[in-house]
Amino acid sequence: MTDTTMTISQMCAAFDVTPRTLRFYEAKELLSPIRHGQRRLFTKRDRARLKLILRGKRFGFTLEEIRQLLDLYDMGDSQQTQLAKTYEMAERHLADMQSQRAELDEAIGELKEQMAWGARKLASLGKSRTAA
Amino acid sequence: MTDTTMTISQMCAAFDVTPRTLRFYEAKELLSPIRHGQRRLFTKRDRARLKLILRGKRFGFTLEEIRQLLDLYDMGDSQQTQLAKTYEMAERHLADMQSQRAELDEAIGELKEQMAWGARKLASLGKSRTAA
DNA sequence: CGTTACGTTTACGTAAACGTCATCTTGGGT
DNA sequence: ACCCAAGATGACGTTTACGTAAACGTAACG
Repeated sequence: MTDTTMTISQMCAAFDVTPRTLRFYEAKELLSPIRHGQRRLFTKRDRARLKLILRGKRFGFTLEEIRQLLDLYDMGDSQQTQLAKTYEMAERHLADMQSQRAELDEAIGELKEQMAWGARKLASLGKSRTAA
Repeated sequence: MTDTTMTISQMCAAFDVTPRTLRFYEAKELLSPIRHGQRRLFTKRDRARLKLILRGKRFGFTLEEIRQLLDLYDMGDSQQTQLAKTYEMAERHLADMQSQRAELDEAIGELKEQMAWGARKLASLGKSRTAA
C-alpha cells in the first residue's frame, strides 16, 4: 500500500465486499481507481465513495441513483445548471430519507410491541412446561 | 366490496401496487385472499399484511424474510419452538432496523451539510450572474 | 345477445446486482 | 530463471421482484 492507496484485496477486507463488486462499481463509473500497470489502486476518494455507495444501498437507492448523488459529494467544479439539478435531486432524496426515518420509528415501535407479546407468550408456555 | 373485503383493483388503488404484484405475493404465500368463485377477495388481514410487506420492502428486507416476519404478527397458535425461533429472528431484524436508524440519522446529517455547501455555491453563482 | 370491463391463469421477458467459471498476466519472493 | 498467488478480463449464469403479452372466463349493461 504505497502512499495512501489500497489494493483490491485490501479494499475487500476493509469493506467486506468481493473483488467482483468493486470491478462492477468501476464499470458503472461509481469508482475510478487509478492503474499501476494493469492493477487497480484505490485512493482515499474511492474509499469515501464506496462508503457512500454501501450506505445508499442500505437505504434502498439504486446504484444509478447513488451515482448521481455522488456527484454532489465531490463537485467543486460543475456548472450552475448541473449543480442546481443535483441539488434538487438531493432534496428529494433527503425528503425520502426523512420519511423513511419516520416509518422506521413506527416500524420499530410496532415490532417491539409484537415482541413483547411474543415474550409474554413464551413466558406462559415456559411456565406450563416448568409446571409439567 | 361486500362486507369488509376488497377486490383486486380496489387494493391496487388503495396501496398503489399492480394486480401482478398482489398475485405474486399470493403465489409467494404472503397474502391469502379468499375466493368468490374465481375472483380474489382481500380481507382486513390481507390489508394489514400488505402494509407490513410494503414497509418491510422499504427497509430492504426480501420478500422471503418478510414472509417469516409476518408469522410473528399473526401467531395466536404455533408451537413454542417455532415461536422462539420467530422471536429470535425478530430480534435480529429489530437490531438491524435500529442500526439502520442510526446510519440514517448520520446520512441525513451529512447530506444536509453537503446541501448547505451546494446552496452557498448556488448563491455565489447567482450573485455573479446577477452582477453580470 | 353481443360487448365491454374486470378478472384469471400460464408463460416468457426483464432489470438490477452481482456470482462464477475459465482463461490470461504479472510482480515478487527463493 | 522460475513459480505462484494476486489480479485482470471476458462471458455466461443466477436471484429477486415483478412486467408484459396471450388466451380465456363471466357478469352486468344497453
